[in-house]
Amino acid sequence: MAHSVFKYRTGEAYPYCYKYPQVALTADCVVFSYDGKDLLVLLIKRGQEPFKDRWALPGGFVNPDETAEQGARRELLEETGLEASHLEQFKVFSTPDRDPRQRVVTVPFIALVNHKSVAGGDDAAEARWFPVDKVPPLAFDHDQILSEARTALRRSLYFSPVSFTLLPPQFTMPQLQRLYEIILGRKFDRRNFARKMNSLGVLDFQGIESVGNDVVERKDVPSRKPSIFSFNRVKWSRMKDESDTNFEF
Amino acid sequence: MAHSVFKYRTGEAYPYCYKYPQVALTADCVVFSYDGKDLLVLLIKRGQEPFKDRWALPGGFVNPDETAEQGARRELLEETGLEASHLEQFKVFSTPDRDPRQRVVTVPFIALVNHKSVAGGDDAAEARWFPVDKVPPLAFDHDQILSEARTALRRSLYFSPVSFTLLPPQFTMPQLQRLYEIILGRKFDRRNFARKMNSLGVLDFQGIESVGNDVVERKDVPSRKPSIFSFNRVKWSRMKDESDTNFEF
DNA sequence: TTCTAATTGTGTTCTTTTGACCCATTTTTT
DNA sequence: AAAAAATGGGTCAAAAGAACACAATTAGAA
Repeated sequence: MAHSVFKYRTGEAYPYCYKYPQVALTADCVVFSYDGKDLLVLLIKRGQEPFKDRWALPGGFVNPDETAEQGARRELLEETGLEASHLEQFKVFSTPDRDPRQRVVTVPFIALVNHKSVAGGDDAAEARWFPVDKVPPLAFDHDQILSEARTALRRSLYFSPVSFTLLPPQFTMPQLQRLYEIILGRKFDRRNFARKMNSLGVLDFQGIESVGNDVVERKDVPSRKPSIFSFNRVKWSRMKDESDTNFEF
Repeated sequence: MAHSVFKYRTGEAYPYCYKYPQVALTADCVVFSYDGKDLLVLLIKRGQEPFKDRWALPGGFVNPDETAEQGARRELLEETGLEASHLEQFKVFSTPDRDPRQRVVTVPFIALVNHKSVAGGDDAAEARWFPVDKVPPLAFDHDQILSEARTALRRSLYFSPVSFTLLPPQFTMPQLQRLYEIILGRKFDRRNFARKMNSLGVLDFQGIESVGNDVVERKDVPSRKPSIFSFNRVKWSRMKDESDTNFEF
């Protein structure tokens, strides 16, 4: 066993004593966003050992009076200043020696946020967005956590269009399609994709001129201007409810 | 805070001391089986306070050298003698005061087993199968855990026919259909269901006479004998793999 | 201005899947 | 032998999915 349990030790150094062996509980966030081109994940550079100077998922210890989700929200805010509009638990990582210092069980969350730049917060020296396919080797078992988060994100997208929480208020069909393709890892026919999305009834047509949209930016390419859409939250949440009651096989 | 943290206490009574507050980690099992008629869940009667004599999910503390999954397997075996052929984590329950004694974070697993009768194990006074729709009020937050387990089971069934692990080696189409209907909470047309199941290509026709099947038993009703099927594990696992790579939207 | 390349929007056709339903077959009871 | 209960096989139309053709718009080059 790599982690340390100190028996019969007391005083200021080890003040929390229990009858049975315990574990430390952390909450990590796999924060995704989308800049209209790449699916991005937020990483922070560790300032301390172990894994000093390695990139890692933002997160930290859960306080005694917090649920894991509350801890995840708090840590995310402290370390990056971000508030997640969608937070979803997907699995627990409990391999005994995943942290070399002591036994740490972590509850990772998928957090979806609208894209904006972030500065490092109090705890972290540096925070940066990475395209999900260009992520450097991470600290601890965070590579595996990220990998499983992507699978879980896929499954979520199957049941409800969580994709919208990754998009700005206004977006184009090609952008929406690229997002689906990145998350699901496959290509769709342009026309069939648009037809299906429109038939879902959650898109509102907004015209063809973007109005203060961070993502929709005309590149200097000669091509037709795309239509701008927004999504209808009312119909969207109705869809989410139905996906929990009307199951196929 | 309901749970107790004893500072600066030492000796035999509280020998596990840490620098930061910790939590106790348990693994619970939501064990499902199917008798050909009802979806069943395994419960044990608690022999100790709190919630003495109340029914609860089998489970217990995770040892320092175990992952949560290993702990779940061990506890299940100790308490009920069962070995799960399918074990799947779905969520963590970490509300600070969910256990009145101290902070306990639990990792519940969905366990699917072939149906057989169980006797109580070492720890538990009594173990019994309950139809999922006739479960009494449970100890702790186990009602909520069971409820979320059923939702997670639905979603699993969407991605791969986990249902087969609940069935005996040989089964009939009506039995399979009933199982789907119970898990998914909706009815299917008899003929359409059979057509789709056959088209999946994971069923092998075995004839119309059952051979040593616990589940297939002719009731005393006047009706045609149903066909017997088994499932093709090779094609089934291939399907599972595909469901992770070939996503729709 | 005109032409070209890039990209988006709309429509068509064919195939597959789904949903709803009829009727024949088998088996036990009367 | 007839009736009742449950299964099996099949049809038909509607919906959904896959593949593909072509017109429209825009920026830059000729």
